[in-house]
Amino acid sequence: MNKKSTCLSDLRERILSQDIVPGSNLDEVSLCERYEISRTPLREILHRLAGDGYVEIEENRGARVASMDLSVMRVFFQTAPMVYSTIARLAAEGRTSQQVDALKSTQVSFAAAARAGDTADAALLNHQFHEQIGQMAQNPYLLISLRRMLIDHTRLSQTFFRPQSEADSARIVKSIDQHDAMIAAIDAREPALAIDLTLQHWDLSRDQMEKYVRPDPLPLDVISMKDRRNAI
Amino acid sequence: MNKKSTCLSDLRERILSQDIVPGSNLDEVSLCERYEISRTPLREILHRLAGDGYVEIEENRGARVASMDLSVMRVFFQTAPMVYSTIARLAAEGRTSQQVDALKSTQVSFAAAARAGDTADAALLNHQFHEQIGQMAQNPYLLISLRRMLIDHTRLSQTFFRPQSEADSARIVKSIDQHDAMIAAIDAREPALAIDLTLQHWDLSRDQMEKYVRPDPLPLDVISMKDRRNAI
DNA sequence: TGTATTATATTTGTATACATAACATATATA
DNA sequence: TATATATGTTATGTATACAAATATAATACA
Repeated sequence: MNKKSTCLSDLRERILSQDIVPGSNLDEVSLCERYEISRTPLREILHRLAGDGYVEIEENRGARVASMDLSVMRVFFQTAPMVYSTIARLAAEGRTSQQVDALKSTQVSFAAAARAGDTADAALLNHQFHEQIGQMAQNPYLLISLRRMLIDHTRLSQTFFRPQSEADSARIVKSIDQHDAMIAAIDAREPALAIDLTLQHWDLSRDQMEKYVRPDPLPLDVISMKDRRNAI
Repeated sequence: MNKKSTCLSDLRERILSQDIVPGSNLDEVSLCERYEISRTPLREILHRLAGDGYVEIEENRGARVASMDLSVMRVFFQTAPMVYSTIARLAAEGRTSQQVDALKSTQVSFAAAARAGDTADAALLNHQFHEQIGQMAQNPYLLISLRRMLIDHTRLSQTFFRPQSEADSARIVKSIDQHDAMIAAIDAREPALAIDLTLQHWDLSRDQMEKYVRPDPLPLDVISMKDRRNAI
């Protein structure tokens, strides 16, 4: 029973952190051995993950980690502002004080992990932060949309919390500050402000993600090696 | 294999048509006997239905048909216009001609069923019509929202296609005509028009659903019977 | 060498027996 | 009589053996 829920949450985390790469095959028996459960409960877990959009199951072909093809990425960038801002608005309108407390608690952990450079933890806690705002919105129809978006968002933002430069570190600090501002807006029940801050937060995240999707081109002299046959 | 997919689609249809009432318990063994499959594949089906929002599974307590409590209904009426109109807009922008043909085909069947008074078929074909528009939108994030909404929408609109009066029949004819207009707008790639028609369609449907949720009050003289003790 | 076909291995799907947890009923005790 | 505990029943969860499908390897043939 406990091993089962461990398996479920561990697989989720490994997919979100790209520890298991999008599109990769999930072999039942090896997962069974790893998590020390039999195939029946494992298959149940895979189906639950499929229902949540983490994996895709094909008849007689097993489960694969949900892919992230370019056509879906386009839609992701198109849709996120609308879903995120609507959720933020509803969260500011409908949140309970208990939920605000829980969000603050998550934010403390997140800020610590982000500042400490604990990349995987930071990404996962950032995920949890936005999931909690989603729950505040009290809207099951939009919450599932948000959850699907967060799966891709967290996977895409893997590099975000792994600073490579001074500018990257500055972005992380800015991200933490934006979270604090969002908490304040939600706590104060100010929907318009919450929307505004959410869109700013999105802009920051989007710029970083676009860099991940479309990184700086390789130096030209390396590209010129394509003409040297023996290099292929 | 075939019995399994039959079980899946039949359960879906029975839930959508309220043949199985929201909140009712789904006993594994009796369903196994009914569909002539063993518990393992049946449990898999229940988990898939849970992932799609048709049923809710509780640890060690089995599966229940997704409930429709009043708090969620509020959110449903609040969210539907936004999701439906956004989907309509994207469908008008992104539809393929093949999809339009398929939609027209569904509409022919729907119109026939609705006019013939085949209540269950009409409701299910109406569901399929809107599902197909959802697929045209090419947006997986919003499509799952739409699907969740359609589950509740179809269940709530059960009475829509069972006309009780001349006015009800007129509404059904109007609904068929609105579908035709929506097809034309999507086919012509006119997003603004598609949104407008969708909102009109929603208004018609909403009025009918509100009647279902809040029916005409009982005659007052019957209510007065509460004072007659022997009647209780 | 390349393709088609068969044989084999691997993987997924299903049935069933057993384990465990929840629920109902009955009995004992205060 | 009410509460608590014990017992039996029912339902859900898990392991495993077997069946079916798919992928892989080997062979035959052009």
